[in-house]
Amino acid sequence: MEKKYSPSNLEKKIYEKWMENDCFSPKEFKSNYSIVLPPPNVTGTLHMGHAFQHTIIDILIRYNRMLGKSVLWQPGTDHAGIATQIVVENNLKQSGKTRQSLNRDDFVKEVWKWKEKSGNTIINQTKRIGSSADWKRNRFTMDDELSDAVQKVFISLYDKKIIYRKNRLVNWDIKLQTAISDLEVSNIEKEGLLFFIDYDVVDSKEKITVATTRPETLFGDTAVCINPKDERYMHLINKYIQIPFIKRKVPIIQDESIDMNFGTGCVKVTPGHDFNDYKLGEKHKLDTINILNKNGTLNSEVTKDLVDINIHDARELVLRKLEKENRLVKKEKYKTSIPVGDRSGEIIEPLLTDQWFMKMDGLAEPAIKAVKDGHIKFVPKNWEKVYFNWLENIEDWCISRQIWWGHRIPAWFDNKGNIYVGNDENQVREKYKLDKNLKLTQDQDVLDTWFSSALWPFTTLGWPEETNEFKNFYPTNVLVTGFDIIFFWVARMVMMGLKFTNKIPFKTIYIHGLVRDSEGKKMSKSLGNIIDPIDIIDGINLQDLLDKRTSNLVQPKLEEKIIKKTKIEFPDGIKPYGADALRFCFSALASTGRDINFDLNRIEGYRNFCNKLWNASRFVFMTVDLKEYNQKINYESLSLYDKWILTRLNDIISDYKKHFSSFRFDLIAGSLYSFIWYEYCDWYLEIAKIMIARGVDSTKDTLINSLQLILKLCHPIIPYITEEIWEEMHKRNYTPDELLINSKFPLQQKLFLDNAVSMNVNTVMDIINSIRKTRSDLNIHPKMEVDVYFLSNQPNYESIIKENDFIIQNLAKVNKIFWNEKSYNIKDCITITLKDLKALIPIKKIIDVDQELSRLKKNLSLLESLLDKVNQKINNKDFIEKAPSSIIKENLDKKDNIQKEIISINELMKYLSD
RNA sequence: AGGCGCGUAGCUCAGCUGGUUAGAGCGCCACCUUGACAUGGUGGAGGUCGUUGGUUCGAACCCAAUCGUGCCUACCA
Repeated sequence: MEKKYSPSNLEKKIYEKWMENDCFSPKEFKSNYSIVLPPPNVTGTLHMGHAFQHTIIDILIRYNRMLGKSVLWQPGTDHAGIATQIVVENNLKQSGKTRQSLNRDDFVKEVWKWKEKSGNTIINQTKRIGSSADWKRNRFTMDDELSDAVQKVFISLYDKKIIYRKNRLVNWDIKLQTAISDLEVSNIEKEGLLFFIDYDVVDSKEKITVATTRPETLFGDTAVCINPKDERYMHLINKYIQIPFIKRKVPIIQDESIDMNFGTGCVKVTPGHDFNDYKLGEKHKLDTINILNKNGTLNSEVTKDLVDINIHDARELVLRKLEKENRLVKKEKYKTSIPVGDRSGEIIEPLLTDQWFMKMDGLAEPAIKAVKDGHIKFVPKNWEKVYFNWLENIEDWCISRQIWWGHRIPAWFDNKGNIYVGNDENQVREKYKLDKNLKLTQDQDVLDTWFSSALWPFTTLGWPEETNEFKNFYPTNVLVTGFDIIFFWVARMVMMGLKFTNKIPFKTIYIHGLVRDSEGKKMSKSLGNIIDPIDIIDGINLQDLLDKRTSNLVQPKLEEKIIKKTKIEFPDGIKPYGADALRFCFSALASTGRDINFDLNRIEGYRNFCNKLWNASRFVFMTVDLKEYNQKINYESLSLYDKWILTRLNDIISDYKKHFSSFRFDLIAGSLYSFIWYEYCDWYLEIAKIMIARGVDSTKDTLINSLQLILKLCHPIIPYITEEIWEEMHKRNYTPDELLINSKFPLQQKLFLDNAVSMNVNTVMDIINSIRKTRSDLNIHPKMEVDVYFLSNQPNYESIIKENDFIIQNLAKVNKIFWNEKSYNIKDCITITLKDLKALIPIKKIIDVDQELSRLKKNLSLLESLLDKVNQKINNKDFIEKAPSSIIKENLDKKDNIQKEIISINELMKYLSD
């Protein structure tokens, strides 16, 4: 083994070794375990969230592989329709081209080129993190097989009338010129104005005032609505009003949904440009008038002076016109929320268009049931509430998009607008028995990207073919994903899975938190706080980091701020920490359902941990000679400390399994960290040095044996370093297993169940600790040895101390140990009490009696306050009556021990004061 | 408006089913370049667990209220 732990060299080498040995592909089908990767978008590179998610998945995968299961991690990427199209369009812009300047075919070719590049980057990044995915089975949502499956699903749902085409109000993104689903719209709260506008009542001199935030849509009004109970307007029932400027006559209607207390209690109804009004229009059979072109300008339904004006500019113009006619009664400040497209960032307009929809209620019901009946479990459980809430109020899904990149909708139209759905034109003609001369054109639209994602768990496994993988690995075991896509993806996968495979797509949904920056802010390009996981693995200098964070900024004015902040947070750039440290850090931070504030300081601690493990292994290999490992350990003949470390390892294995079943990777990481550092390294290895020096050869066996167990336990979290150390293990013939990744996870052994072992070891440790503390309190130089006089009438102390005197001497720097000998001068001694054991340390200079007294006094008062607490409990009648006996006993023991120690101290203080 | 979280050491977070002298990492202080490791060792300082009330023999943990904070969904003429 190399003397220095340097992750960058060994990680690349080890990954290649796994690939060469084909370690990631399942070799058979028995006790199958599978996870499908949530396919990253081919929009560029992976971020910390991906790295976190991939780490969690890989931990699960590696653990289950080591349990001896046939394991498949199915990887792949998503074409991410709109998102990818935007990226490629932006790239074209750099060379002065636009999507429209190419034709559709050429543009799609450009996107495929980009997909190759981005897809490869993503795969390579995923590999660097250590992901043991089956790369031979890598899939892309637009692969031929997956596209065929998408078509099959579309056609089948169309034939069942679950998919339908309709002219309906949808969210229209003016910038992207496409419909989007309601999930892709965010509402942003903004300070706005509420306008009060007078409309003329027909055949009357009366006016009626409506309140609106969108005066510019008045050209699309097809009614004015009041509450039927509103007495102010009773006399206007069955009358009409006239829309300003265009003088169209529209009815005054009544509906209970109108809030009499808001505004004037009188609402303009614009079914063509407002979702609520659309519903109201359907209910009252109103006309729907569209006043908007698809590019966001007004059409010929408005007054001539406003035609072709952008709708946002039109508001001011309409208000001015209204003012001129004295119709603008007043303006009020009003907080309103504005719909904004997630991808474009532009204001979304409700627009009447022809779109494809999927009818959702029938699909949602079984998806709700699958979770209610416990076939699918959410971890943590509370996310199921979010899931239910959405599914129970689900609306039909607009699945068509007016973009070029994606799965083209398999529908053809004739010139009368009839719809024919099928695999291709020929098949359609056959299916619908169409005349040869009937001209057909295929729908230009593509499907929403989430349509194909919804099929991902089974299409990647070969569905609709009955492949071995589909038969054996579906349903998958766990879906690991973020809460932000429960609606977009998780719920839809459940619905489609149940519909097409009659099975749930996964048994458990593990929802993880979002990775944020160290201040809890979301990592985003525009905030300039993104950290590339690869930069944590390989390191990056400050200049490169600054360049990365400030290139291609949407708002270049933020550059200065980003540079300043980055310089403060990373004055020297980022050091290379290696993938293992990053993974350990993620694991330690993966407490359920909580967002992660990623702090580089923390990762440093875990890199140090890797270094610790590295050096501990080096020590073990340096200590044990090549042929000294006896694989058949005779447990009974082991020393106390060998027994102890194996007992502790057994405990750790049992915790480990428990925590795995509840997905508490943080607890696993924590328990490994503290065990390896504070028990294995700080105590066991130090003791092993002493044992071996005394010729206890069986300790060598335990050194190797315990290190092997440790490596196995650590491997799922830190696969690289453990595999590298294992290489040495195998080289030395200490194990028949060539690769750790394929080795079997340790079983709990039923050894040493008597707790005498750990009790004795704990006593020795307590003794050593208190001597060390006292030495430190008195500033005794670490190298200076002292004598210790132990005094006690407890025979078990005698045997423990006498049997382990060499350990105490060595680890507490003690010269001579005396048992119940009184050849000391109390005035020269510093005293330690431990239950009913006293330890006296004579020090060379005469001690300062007052100082020693005050030291003891301090100790005493601490003990007395503890005793008070315990006494309060024990003297409480209710406590004795109601508390469980084990707790009572615990407290009684505690009282006993404290009292013994107090007595010892009092005795000493008495001696000293005399 | 409704829902879900969060508030514990200077910072980032654990604390599992109510019983601990409330823990970890980083940072801080003192001593130590001891043969695995200074990316280290030994010892230490640092907390009225947001606030108030309640339940309980016993509350960081359960309940209620409240303050602060974050997110999600819906509505908004």
